[in-house]
Parts: sequence; C-alpha cells; structure tokens
Amino acid sequence: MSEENPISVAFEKHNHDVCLTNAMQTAEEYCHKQKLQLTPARRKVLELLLQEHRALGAYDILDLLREAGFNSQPPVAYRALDFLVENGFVHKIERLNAFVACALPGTVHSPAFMICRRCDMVAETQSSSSGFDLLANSDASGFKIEQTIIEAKGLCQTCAEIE
Amino acid sequence: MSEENPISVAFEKHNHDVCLTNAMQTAEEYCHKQKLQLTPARRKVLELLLQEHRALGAYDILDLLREAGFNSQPPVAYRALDFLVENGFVHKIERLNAFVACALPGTVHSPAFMICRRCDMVAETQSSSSGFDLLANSDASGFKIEQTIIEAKGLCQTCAEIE
DNA sequence: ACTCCCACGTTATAACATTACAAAACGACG
DNA sequence: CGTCGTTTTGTAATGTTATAACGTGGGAGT
Repeated sequence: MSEENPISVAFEKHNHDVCLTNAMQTAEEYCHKQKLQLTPARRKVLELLLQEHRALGAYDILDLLREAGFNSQPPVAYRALDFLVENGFVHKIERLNAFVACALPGTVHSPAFMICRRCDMVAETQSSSSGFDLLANSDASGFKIEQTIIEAKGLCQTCAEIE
Repeated sequence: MSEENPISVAFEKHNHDVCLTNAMQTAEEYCHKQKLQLTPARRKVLELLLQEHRALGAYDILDLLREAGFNSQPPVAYRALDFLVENGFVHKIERLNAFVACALPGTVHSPAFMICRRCDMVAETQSSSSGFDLLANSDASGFKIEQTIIEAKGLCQTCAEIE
C-alpha cells in the first residue's frame, strides 16, 4: 500500500514467532488433510502476511516476493492470495483492497475486522450475533446470505493516544 | 461495472418514480439547509443512481454522464460521488467498488447491505444491534470505532428461483 | 507412455482511482 | 459594484488494483 512503515504494534501484545509458527503449522496440516498444495509461493505469501498484523496490498506482497527471489508478475501474487483466501488462511479487507492473515485459521468463522485508519493495523474478532441480525432481515425479503463482511474503521488505542 | 444489463428488479416492489422524486426532494432540501451546492453534475449522478437499486461503478456513471452531455474525465464522476457519499446520499459498496443511492437519505444511520451476486442488486437495511456487538469488542481492546461497513453477499429471491 | 489436472510463466490490458494545476463561478462584504 | 477568498469545474496525466488469455511443465492415475 505504501512505502513508509507505519506504527506496527498489535492491539494486544503477544509472542509473534509463536503466533507465526503455529499458524504455519496449522496451514500445513490443513492442506495435507485436504490434499491441497501449499506451494512455495503460497507458503511465502502466508508467511509474509503472518509477519504483520497489518493488511498488505497485493503489490506490496508482490514486491516482497520479488525480494525473496520469486517471480514478479501480478498473477503470481493474486493466485497465491486467491488460494489462501479460499481456504481461509487469509482475509481480504475490502476497504483497503488489502489482505491480512487470518487470526483463527482452520476454524469456520465469520470474521469482523477493526481497522485503524492511522496505522493500518487490523484486528480480527468474531462477528457472532451480528450475522444473525442480518440473517433475520434476509429471511423477510427472501435474500439468502452466503457470506458477510464486517469492517469497522477507527483508531486503535495506541493511535488514539497519539492524536 | 459491465456492459450487459443484469436482471433489474428490486427485492420488493415499489413505485420507483415516487421513490426517486422523494429522494431528490430530500436531497434538495437538505442541501439548501446545509448551504451545500447540489450542482448539475452532482444532481445528475444522484438521479442516475436513484434509477437503479443496483450499484454502479464510477466508470459506468461516467459513461452515463457523457451520454447526458456532461464532461467525461474520471474526476468529474469521483468528485460528484465524493460529495454524495460525504453527505449521505450515496453509499459505496466496497465489495463491488461501486456506488448505490442511499435508501434513507437525510437520516443518520449505519447501513448494512445485501448484495446479490447474480444480478448485483443492492438492498439497504439497518444494521441496528450489529454495531453494538462490535462496539463492545472494541471497548475491550481500546479501539474506537468511527464507522462500520456491513456487506452481505448472497442471492436475492428472484435469482435464487432461477438458479 | 498417455492424459488429465493443477499450478506456474508471461504478456498484455482492464478496471478503479488520484494528483496536479489552471480556470471559472459564487458569495460575502466593504 | 469590485475584489477577495472559497468552492467547483476542466483537463491531462498518471497511479493503483485486478484479470484475461494462452502457453508450459510436472505429478497422479491408468
């Protein structure tokens, strides 16, 4: 998205290496079970995203892939991202046209995101009952919901203190 | 968004002329009160969007403006859309990178959308309690929500019957 | 070995959006 | 009525995000 590196602290402190290792392992296992191929490019993209709690644009990822010696055409990044999104390892943040690693990989869930407008940090939470509200509405008009995205824009605590 | 014209029926039947006239009048009055200028281009874009219950891409709108004798550079459409979105007459559907006329202009509200993936129809509802759920979450982590978008993708009744 | 499927390589282009700067229109107020 | 500041528009150029299309190669099953 941008060249400058915004403040990159997670909303809540945690051991990032563990976080990354766990997520990668979950992905490995899931792919193995489902006979999906976690190819080098796909793996690398997931790693890159796991290293941040920020959303990265496809072209940011593409740059990072290039630095890592991968091929550099847009479809390379988009194909990997499509795979990761389809299989629930990564979510797309529509507001930002950017991508973020899933905080709860391997589980069926309906995520909601809080996006800091200042530092681009993205926190994932469960939307829980939010979905049900909409579902109720949908029944009335006969609309069949297949997927819901919920994205809240605002200021994370750190940035709120700075402003 | 596309050249071909998808099925264009609203989720619920209603008198579209009345719907359009009312909305335009509301916009007029609101702008007058707020000393905002509802200039020809802005007015035309709002009219175009009100004629559909579908989301239109900025370049679709641009084409329609051109047909109506307006100037044709992208900023013309984007400026009008920015104005209309800022003042709550139009919402942006992030999933589609497209715009739809507000169903409840002039009222402060936090909308949720149901988007038919087959015909691109967009129905606006109130998100009501959905927002509060997120708000609760947000308090815990200190995140201050400023705006929330909720977009559900699925099939409208008409399209569900066809498939 | 054949073939089918999946992933990848590569070129090109489509679709969406903004920057930048100049000119014109509008309104407030002396 | 001027003229100053603000808002809106004209216009060219460019930036950013995403996909189409078509060909190549590699592994699994028969």
